Order: sequence, then C-alpha cells, then structure tokens
Amino acid sequence: MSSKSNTSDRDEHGPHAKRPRKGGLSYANQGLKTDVDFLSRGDSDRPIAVILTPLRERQQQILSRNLKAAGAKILQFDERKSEDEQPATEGLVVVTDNPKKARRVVENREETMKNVVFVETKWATRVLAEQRWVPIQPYVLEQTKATQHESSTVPESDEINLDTALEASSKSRKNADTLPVWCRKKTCENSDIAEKREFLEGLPRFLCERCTITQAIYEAPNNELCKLLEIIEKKRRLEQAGGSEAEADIRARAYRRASAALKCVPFKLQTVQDAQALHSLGPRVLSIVQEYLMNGTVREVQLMETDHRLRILTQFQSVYGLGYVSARRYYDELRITSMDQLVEKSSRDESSEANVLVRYLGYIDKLAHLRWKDAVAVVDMVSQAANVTGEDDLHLRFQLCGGFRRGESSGHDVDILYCRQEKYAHDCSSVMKELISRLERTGLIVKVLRESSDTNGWNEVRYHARSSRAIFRYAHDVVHAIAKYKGCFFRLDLVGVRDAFEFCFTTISWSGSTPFQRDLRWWCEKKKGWTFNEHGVFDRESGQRVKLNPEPKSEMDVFAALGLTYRAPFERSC
DNA sequence: CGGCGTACG
DNA sequence: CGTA
DNA sequence: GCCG
Repeated sequence: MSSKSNTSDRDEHGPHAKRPRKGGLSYANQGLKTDVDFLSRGDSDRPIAVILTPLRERQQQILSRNLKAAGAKILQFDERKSEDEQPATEGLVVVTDNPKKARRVVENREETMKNVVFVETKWATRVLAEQRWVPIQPYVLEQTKATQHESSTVPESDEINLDTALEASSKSRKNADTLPVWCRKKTCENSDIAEKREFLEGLPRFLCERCTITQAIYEAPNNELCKLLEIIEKKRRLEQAGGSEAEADIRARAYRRASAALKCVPFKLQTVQDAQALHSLGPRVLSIVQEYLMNGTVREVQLMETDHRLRILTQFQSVYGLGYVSARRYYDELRITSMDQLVEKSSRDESSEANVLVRYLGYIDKLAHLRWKDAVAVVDMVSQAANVTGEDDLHLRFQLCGGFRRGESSGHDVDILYCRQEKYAHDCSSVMKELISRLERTGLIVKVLRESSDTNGWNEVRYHARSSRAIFRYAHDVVHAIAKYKGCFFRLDLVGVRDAFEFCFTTISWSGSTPFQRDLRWWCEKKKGWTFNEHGVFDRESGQRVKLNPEPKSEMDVFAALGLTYRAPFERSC
C-alpha cells in the first residue's frame, strides 16, 4: 500500500527518527535543545500541537497534511473543543502570519494558554523542507509569559548550532532534505560562508533529487533573480541569435536550468562566488548574476520591456498555437506588428493554415488567470458531469494536475486527469467524447481547440530501432479546450488514462514542473538506462516495459521503485 | 566534443 | 511547428 | 549554455 511507503519515508527523516547519537543526544534533540522547554521533549511519542491560523485555505491544507505526516497533532482553529479531544501536549504552536488575530482565536482555549508560541509560517515550511522539527526560536512572533520564562532557562548555544549545521550539511551532500542551521539565521557571519559553499556544491545534480517548494507556500529568497533569468530564456528563443532553432532553444534552456537550480537555495545569494558553486551556472549566467547583484537590474531584461519587436513577439507567443517561429514570421515577414492586427487579419483570412489559432483568437482578450480555489471547483464540476445519475455513472476518478496541484496560487490553465475506477479498470474504451459533450452542455467547455481521443484502441509504438518487437499500449485521450467559469475564460486540459496501471505515471508527468520532468526523465536514462514517459518505464535497449516490483500504484510507489526520494507535488516547482 | 525529455496533433 |  |  502507498501509505506504508509513506510512513517509512517519513520515519526516515521524521522528528522521532533515531539518529546517530552525539554527546548522548539524538540529532533531533540537539535541534530542539535551543527551543522552549516543552518542545525539547519532542522525541517522546507525544506530538506537538499545531494550530494553523489565519492562513489561506490552500496553504493550510498543504501544511496541515504534511505536518500531520511528520507527527504533529493538528488542531483546527474553528474546531469546537470536544470532550474526547484532550490535549496530548503541554504546549501549543500556533502557525500564523497574523499573531493578533491568532491570539483572539486561541484565547478561547484557556487551558492551553500557559504554553503558547506564535510562529511565522516560514517555520512550518522549513519543517517540511528539512523533514524534521527545526528550532522555532528564529520564527517566534510572540509567546505567553510561562513559555518565555522557560525558554530563558535554556540559553541558546552556538556550539550546538554549529554541530547541527555540520551534520546537516554533510547529509545534504547526498540529498537535499536537510538544510544547515545557518539557513535560518538572519545575519550571516564569515564562518558560515564555507558552510554555505559546501551546501551549494553538495546539492544533487538532478532537479528530481532536490526539494524545490512552490513559491506560493514558501517564498524563495532568490525569486527575483530567477524571474530575470527566465525572461532571458524567453529572449534567447525569440532572438534565435546564431545557429539553428534547436541550438537557440538549448541555449535558452540553460537559463531555465540556472533559474531552477537557484530556486531551491534557501538563502539570498550575496556574491557571485556563491552562485558559482551551483550546478548549471556557468560564465554567461554568472555575468548576469553579477550584474544583478551590483545594480539590482539586468540590461538584457530591460530590453525585453522597451524593445517593440520583442514586446510584440512575446505577446504573439502567448497565443495558443503560435510559437516563436511563427511569431517571428508574422512580425518580420508579414509585417503584423500588433495584437489587434493579428486578430483582425486572422479572422479575415480564412485560408490561415493555423486553424487552432483562429478558434483561439476569439477568446484571447477574455482569457484570465484562475485562482487555486477556482481550479479545485472546476475539478468538482467535471467530476459531477461524469456522475449525473448520482450513482457514479461513468465510474471515473479525477485528479487535478499541473501547477495547481503543486499548490501554485494562480495559473492560466487547469489540467485534469481521469481514469476508470479499480472495479471497472478492465474496460479500456474511451469516454472522452461523452465527457466533452456533457461539459459542453453544462457550459464549462466553450470551445475544443484540439482533441485526440483515439477510438480504435491499440497504438503501436516502436520505442527503439534496435527493438524487433513493437510495444503496444493505449494512447491517452487528450483534449485541449477553452472553458468558462464564473464568467472567466481559461484553458482546460483533460487527459483520459485508459490503462489504470499507467495512471501514477501519467499523474507524475502532468504534475510538472517542466524542468522537474525533464530531469526526472534524464535521470532515468542516465542512472537506470530506462525511458520514463507518461505510460511507464521502458528499457532503453529492448524497448520493453520495465516490470517494477512491486507494481507501482501511486506516485510514491514510482519514486520508491526508481530509488528516488519521494517529492510531494509542492516540492517539484523548479 | 556529445548530450540535453518525451510524446502527441 | 505546435502543445503538454 | 553548461556539464561530464
């Protein structure tokens, strides 16, 4: 079962893990030593209680699910105290960004008020990033008198911190689950520089081996620089400076890799030397980093904002069905130099080779970004359309994927996967056409842009020229559409998985992020000699499907079978 | 100097 | 050449 | 553009 691998995975890094002893104290205990007293008993089987308030719904959901998995007891702030729920803890950690409001909420629980600490949300995200209880000291916003007094009896010791840091950073070389203590320090002493360097150099090479937490949950310190690098990525592709399209693309992608590498760095970069220690940052990117560190701006990026051609090309490229090659051709050869012109010419010109483009352009000015909450609501609507009788009529189960699954706060498209429920998994026929027509009737789907629901059944695929035998499998049903919800238009992707056992692979593939997927597939190729795709894992030589043992039923099973540390969706936002 | 994800319309 |  |  998936839950088994879940607990074993969590136990390994969890708060109560048996760590190598050092000075008679477990690692976990050392980390907690500097905390207020009740937390120092953290390695007993008594969980700490955490209240999350007031936080955004999505954030609360993700944090509570994962803190719970780490052994915390989660108390809902609106939850009326019931008799059977005696507090199993002596203290209370309140995770909040608004201590005043939180205080009012907590004041109703008078009996716990003796030991209450209010901490920043950042603490909770650190716990998730490091997979252990980190000291709460740097994150304390406010605490009650009783705990304040107790904490002063346990003075903070730098020695302990240093030990912890060394042990943590030596572990981080193998895998980036644990971050050194200095990540949490506000100021950075000289002695920390070497440790930082070591940490940066110790990060695993492949993005799928790292933990990169979604921006919406954890505000990465180098976010600004990452965004600039991604703008340059776009610029390189639009310019196609020297060489072929493919070469421009690969050079552009290097900037994306650099950005992705930066995203999991938990402290703000101070020097180019820090940056140099990272994978994927070579001379070209470093010169950009230097410019940014010195001026706070990058000239090339400003060009993207001021240059008319680049601005228009960027707009064109945002149109579905219009890539950078066509964008350039429209501007340079056909002299279409504004969005209005493009819309006008395309709607008049019936001979347009890009049929999709014409269909899409009618909605171009209406398309809006969706919030996370709305994306979840859309999944609900789709799922209801698949069950009109109230008795499960199409027997489907749905899974939100894409950026929203990773916890991103907004996005321009919603990706939804579905497949038949277990009992009906033997039936591999397509229900996509039925589903689409239902969604068109309810008014959710406004326009189908592209559809590939293959009703013939098997698709023959020859994975490798060397393979004499062809591989047979069902093609997925994929539909790209424009949908409408609450008066907003947005892109909706539906994916039907016909072979239920492929569902976990498809879920991984459609949950992104793009750089994460690339590195996952690259890693599989390099380390295992396997080709990873949304259907499963295949041997490079024979082309045959690799029989994993036991057969993966969930994403977690897949990571385990590959020998990778599990990354939750919100940890894949590179 | 070769490789960089993989599959689909 | 476009999409994910 | 960067890495092995």
